[in-house]
Amino acid sequence: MNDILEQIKRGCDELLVEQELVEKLKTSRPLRVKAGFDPTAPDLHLGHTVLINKLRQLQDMGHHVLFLIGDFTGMIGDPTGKSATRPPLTREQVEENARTYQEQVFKILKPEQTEVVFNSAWLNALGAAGMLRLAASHTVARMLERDDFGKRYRSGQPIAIHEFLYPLLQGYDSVALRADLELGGTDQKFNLLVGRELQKQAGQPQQCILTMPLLEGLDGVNKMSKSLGNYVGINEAPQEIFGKLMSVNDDLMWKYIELLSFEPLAVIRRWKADVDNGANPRDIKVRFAQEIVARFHGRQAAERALADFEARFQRGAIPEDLPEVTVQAAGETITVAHLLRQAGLVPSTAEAVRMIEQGGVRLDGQKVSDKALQLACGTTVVAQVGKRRFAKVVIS
RNA sequence: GGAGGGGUGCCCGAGUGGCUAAAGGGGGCAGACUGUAAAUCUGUUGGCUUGCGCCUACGCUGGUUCGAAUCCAGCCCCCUCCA
Repeated sequence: MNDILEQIKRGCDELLVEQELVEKLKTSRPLRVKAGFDPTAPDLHLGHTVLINKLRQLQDMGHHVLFLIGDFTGMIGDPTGKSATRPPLTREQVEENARTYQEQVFKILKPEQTEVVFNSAWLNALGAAGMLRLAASHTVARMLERDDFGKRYRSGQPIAIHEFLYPLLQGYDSVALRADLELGGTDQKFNLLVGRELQKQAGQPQQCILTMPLLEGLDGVNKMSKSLGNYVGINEAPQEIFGKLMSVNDDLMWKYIELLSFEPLAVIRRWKADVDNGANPRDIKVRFAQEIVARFHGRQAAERALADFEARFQRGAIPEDLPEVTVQAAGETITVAHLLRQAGLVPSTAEAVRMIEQGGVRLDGQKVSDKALQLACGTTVVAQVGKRRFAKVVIS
């Protein structure tokens, strides 16, 4: 039992209430493990996988995962104070998103032990009267205990009434599902606790709560999120994943390893000791980046990503499989700036000109310093902007 | 319902008639240095044309003016206090 508990707790931030979970585990029936996901961004990244890996681990212990897609709560959007209320998605969009979710999430979870559920199923049925009952279950003072509500209130930021409903609805999901255990990021703690509270009021056994640390994004500051662009998507190309992980700084690297690697803790400790004794952290990073690439794309892809990386950045070679694009010249020739623009390597010609002025543009490996340079129709060049943007461009 | 404060570029924030495509900071991007690290330094950061040129932009809509982010009117939104 202790061993199982230790495994469950590995990497987690907090387990509430430990003793209750032990009791549940003792019954040796499969536990109903709930985890909720937003319906909007079905582009899973490594940040999501921290939680999903934990779900998988629980499946390996025989438990049942309730993969909840918050199609109803998505109309509110978890109140972060940043995002405005989201427009409701159509039934088709929700289903499409759900499909995309499953495609990705079943790279990690076992389908036969996963039940995908939508909270609109019971929240639509709740009705206005049910909503009122829910709203009556908590006080404003209690809501303001939630960190971001409290902060916003104190600093004079707007809070709309319906945002208060979000935690209540999420909590009610736990009642509807009779969840034994709910997983979430540390930022979800308040919402998860509301679930416990509502289950108690409904006369149900209360769910336990397991919070996982939030994975920081590549910037090392904010949590990993698609909208901030600081993420590593699990569907990205092997070279992209590899490259992004290699660009992570040394401090952040250890956090990534702790939260994402499946290596035994003893191995990770040894790596740290090696670095303390003068080993190059880069080499650890390579191993880690390969582990992650291999997880989603296989061992071979990981080998190729490394080879590609070394060729490209240590020897300055141009990558093998360039995207090929065709651009249309207005006359006999086309300027470099327009070429880059049309090839999609820069968002505007003004940006292209800037890149040229700053020495960030190469054609066939040669740095371009003349922004008026013209290229003739019928030729093909390998264009490069910065270190990472390449394309093989055909001028017609 | 009353009184007061506010809405500026990706974010924060200065600017109260022309010198403002809009200070400063953050973030982003590019270059140097490296381990594609980090830190640091330099440059850059609306678009179109890229020589000067034009267009769009300071909540929205009108107005005053040779000229408005800046003044006026109406509207919308947010915050604080009172009720």
